[in-house]
Amino acid sequence: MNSALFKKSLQSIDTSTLVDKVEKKLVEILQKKKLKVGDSIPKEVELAETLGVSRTVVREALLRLRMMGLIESKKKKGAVITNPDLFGIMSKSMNPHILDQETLKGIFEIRLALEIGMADFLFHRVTKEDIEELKKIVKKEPKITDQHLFNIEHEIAFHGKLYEITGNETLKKFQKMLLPVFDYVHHSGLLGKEMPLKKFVSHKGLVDVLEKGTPEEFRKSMRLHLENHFARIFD
Amino acid sequence: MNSALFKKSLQSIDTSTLVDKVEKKLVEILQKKKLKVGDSIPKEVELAETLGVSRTVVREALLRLRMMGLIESKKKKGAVITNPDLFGIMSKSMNPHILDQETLKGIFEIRLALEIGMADFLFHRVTKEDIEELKKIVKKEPKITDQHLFNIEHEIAFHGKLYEITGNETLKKFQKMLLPVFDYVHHSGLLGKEMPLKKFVSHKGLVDVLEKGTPEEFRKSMRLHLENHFARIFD
DNA sequence: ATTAGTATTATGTTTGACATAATAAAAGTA
DNA sequence: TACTTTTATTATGTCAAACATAATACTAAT
Repeated sequence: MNSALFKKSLQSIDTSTLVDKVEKKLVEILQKKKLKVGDSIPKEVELAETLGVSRTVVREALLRLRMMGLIESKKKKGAVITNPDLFGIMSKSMNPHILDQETLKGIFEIRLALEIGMADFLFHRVTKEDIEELKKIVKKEPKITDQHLFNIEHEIAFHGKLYEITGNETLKKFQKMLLPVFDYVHHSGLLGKEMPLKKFVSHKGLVDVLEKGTPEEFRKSMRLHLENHFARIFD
Repeated sequence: MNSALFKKSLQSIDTSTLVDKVEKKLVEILQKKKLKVGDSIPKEVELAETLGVSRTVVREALLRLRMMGLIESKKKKGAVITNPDLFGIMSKSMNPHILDQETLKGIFEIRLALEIGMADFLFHRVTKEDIEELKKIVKKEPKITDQHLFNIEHEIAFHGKLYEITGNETLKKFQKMLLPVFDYVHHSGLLGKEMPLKKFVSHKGLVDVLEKGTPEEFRKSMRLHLENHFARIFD
């Protein structure tokens, strides 16, 4: 056996910890048994006995499942299966002060891509009431003359409503999680200086397109609306 | 004080567990001290003493930080700060068999939106070499006559390369995480029957646009390219 | 029958001990 | 001296047993 092959076989030794194995096992069981939300799983001591490990190890493994949003533990009741909240978990580490610059920029860009790309879902699911609400939101916004400063509240109100219209709960949660990061990146010096904002397409313009236009036109308008952000990224 | 108000004030009692508090505290410390990647944090026993809790509690809190990708613990060396991997945790619960249907569909849609919306990043960062590689990938694909069945491998190769071109590592990781879900949703019965695929815009067409066209044209082409998926969602 | 009190139970927390692996220090050898 | 081998140290990984606490189930009293 040559050296490289030998090394390769060495790499494959099981370096995982006991907790790792128990965690894996538990997830497998959850999948296999096709447990429904609300079903409860065995108590910690039972699991420990069954799996032949200490309660400590089981507890750590369960802790992980809980972090993944797979279970929820209540005193006396034990742990019960829950619908994993993908972004609940993630939002914990979605902390602008902890993430590195590249990741922050990446997230900023993802938001831009999503808002342009979600046009079809908007058009397919928007209702008359949605349009009315959007118009109301726009009406509340300050006049164009004041628009030189980026008003985060109105931005959130308007764009948040758009996400809502998509009817995609996951997407909505995703954007909610991304919001603080987006805000942070926008105001921090990460993207160079904040330029004087030009209004290429206003919120009102977007509503008009959503009401009377096509997804394709909306993508174009949204792209222009976001031009200020793109300019900061690309220049 | 009326009943509702009373109830509200009751909700605000601290129901968090000890581990919760320690975790929060640790994250705060990490932020405040502005520790760089590679810096090591105090040992478990020291933390336990300092914070006035048992080592077990500290361990569970550290376990969470580790899951968030904030630290990495090595024997003897103690725990060291790492670049948090946003999707590390998430990808663990990104299991098609565990997520509920609505979330799965939501993820499917998010991918579609991203691929349409990322046009600008593609155009701004694409190189001649990228184009060449894309052409090579396309060349390897089976002839149009065989295209009636959705070839997942070629799809991944092509679209994966696109994500790579965006130069957005976070986005790339995100799509990598979404991939198995996308595949699952596509083949499961979640979206109704798989229709006979029509080729509106081929991969080759997309490459042409990316080489000679504009972001706007690319969005249009990509939207058409994904028409089969959209049709399944909307019909 | 409803309420108040009690017992039970499973998780939360503490303590203390030993195992193990990575590193540092010491000892040995050329 | 330079290099390898052995030994000691150290911090995490694992185990065990006990008590605290909160939610539930049970029982008794009015």
